[in-house]
Amino acid sequence: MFKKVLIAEDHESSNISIRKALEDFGCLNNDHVYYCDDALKRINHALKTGNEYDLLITDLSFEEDEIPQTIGTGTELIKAVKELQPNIKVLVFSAESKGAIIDNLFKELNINAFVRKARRDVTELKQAFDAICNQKTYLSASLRRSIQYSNAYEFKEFDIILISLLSKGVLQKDIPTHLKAKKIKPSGLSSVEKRLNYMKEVLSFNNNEQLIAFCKDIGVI
Amino acid sequence: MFKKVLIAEDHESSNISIRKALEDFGCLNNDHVYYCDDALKRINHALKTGNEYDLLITDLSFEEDEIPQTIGTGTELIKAVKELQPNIKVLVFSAESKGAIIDNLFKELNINAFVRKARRDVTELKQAFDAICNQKTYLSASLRRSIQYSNAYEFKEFDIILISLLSKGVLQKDIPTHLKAKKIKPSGLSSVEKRLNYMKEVLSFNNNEQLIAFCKDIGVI
DNA sequence: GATATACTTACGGGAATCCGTAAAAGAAGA
DNA sequence: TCTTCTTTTACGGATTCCCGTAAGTATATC
Repeated sequence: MFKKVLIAEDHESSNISIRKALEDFGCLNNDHVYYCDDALKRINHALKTGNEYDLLITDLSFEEDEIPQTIGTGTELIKAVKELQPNIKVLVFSAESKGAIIDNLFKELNINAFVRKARRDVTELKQAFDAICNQKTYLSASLRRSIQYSNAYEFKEFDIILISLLSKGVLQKDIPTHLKAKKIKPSGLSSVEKRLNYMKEVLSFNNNEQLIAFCKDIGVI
Repeated sequence: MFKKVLIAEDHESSNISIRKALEDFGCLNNDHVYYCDDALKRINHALKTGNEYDLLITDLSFEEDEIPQTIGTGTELIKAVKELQPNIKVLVFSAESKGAIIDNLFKELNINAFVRKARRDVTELKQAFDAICNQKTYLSASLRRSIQYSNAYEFKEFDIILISLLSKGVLQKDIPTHLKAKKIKPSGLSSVEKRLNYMKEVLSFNNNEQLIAFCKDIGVI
């Protein structure tokens, strides 16, 4: 069982349901905040006073309002929290469904569970609590299949740079200039062309527009 | 006060929070369903047995799963319900934030309240209950101002057809063929070019890739 | 029927992209 | 150091796209 849990979730309705799920699970010692900055403060304070949290439940997207925040997203929050307290368990509760993004959370940030806001989300939350208690990871049922399959092609860092530049309105012929400015290794126009053509060939796409649409769909940009 | 309320919301977490908000407001006589079809059945049955609902709370988007549904969206549900029981009050609880869509709900479907799933959504739900009880309409605070402004450019049906074709990999020069096949009115290549250029000019974009990325972001494709 | 207006299509020159080939530059191993 | 192999860059022709102009078509008004 968890000794102490912190909930970071801006939507009042989700926040309430998470608390209720925790209480149903038998965990009554939980705090909740509506802003990332507050979450980090709590984590920090708890560490200093010697009664740290052992689980952080957080959303990914937090809406901006009149109160300016240093940390604006769940991803940033997790990074900051893990620097303070590397051993903390993390459960992400979000409406995100793009495989690439969720995959990255497990691989890069070592989160312990991802529950998607969806039909049976509260049931899944409790299953995730259980998994974490048993030192296992948890991923929403609806996402388990589609997590690998979307990776028909693994986008390298260079690929994503090219695609991002295009989607920001940089013309293909101007990409070498941008690459040189950022000292990125292959910067010739031919390399750019070759790489874009290679991606389209592997994915059997016909034009750049289709490539951009695909990358937006799976969340790599 | 409401005599009887029906909640149609597929997300378990939101469903729970709505129920809790209703109970906090003092309304204990409420039913909840997770599918539109079930909602319509309940409305129908209640009418026949003479103890009809006086408020329907519904989401807009319902996720498909293994159980096939006749009614798939909140908008369709509201239409169907109003045909059975025109006097029923309707509160829409959704993450939707596009002014055009919400505006349409009030104008075309005569809904009584729209609460956006956001930071203070439960508080707003209670304010909306209060407004409806007093025969008033309610709209989330964050949406009251920005109801028009989000439309930097209103995409017409033709625009979306063009963008969709491109994002599916159809080359620009081949678009006229597709348009003629579907008997879409302006089908000349020049018209296609002109329209794409117009969109890019209005949005001050440099290339098609940027346009595709934008449309993916705001959800028109 | 003539005219005006708006919209659609056709055409052509120039720019950008596509695509193959070849030269140049690095990297690795003997 | 030289050779071999890989990667990057340079170049050029074909294709596609961009963009302005002109011609065609439809509708409405008088």
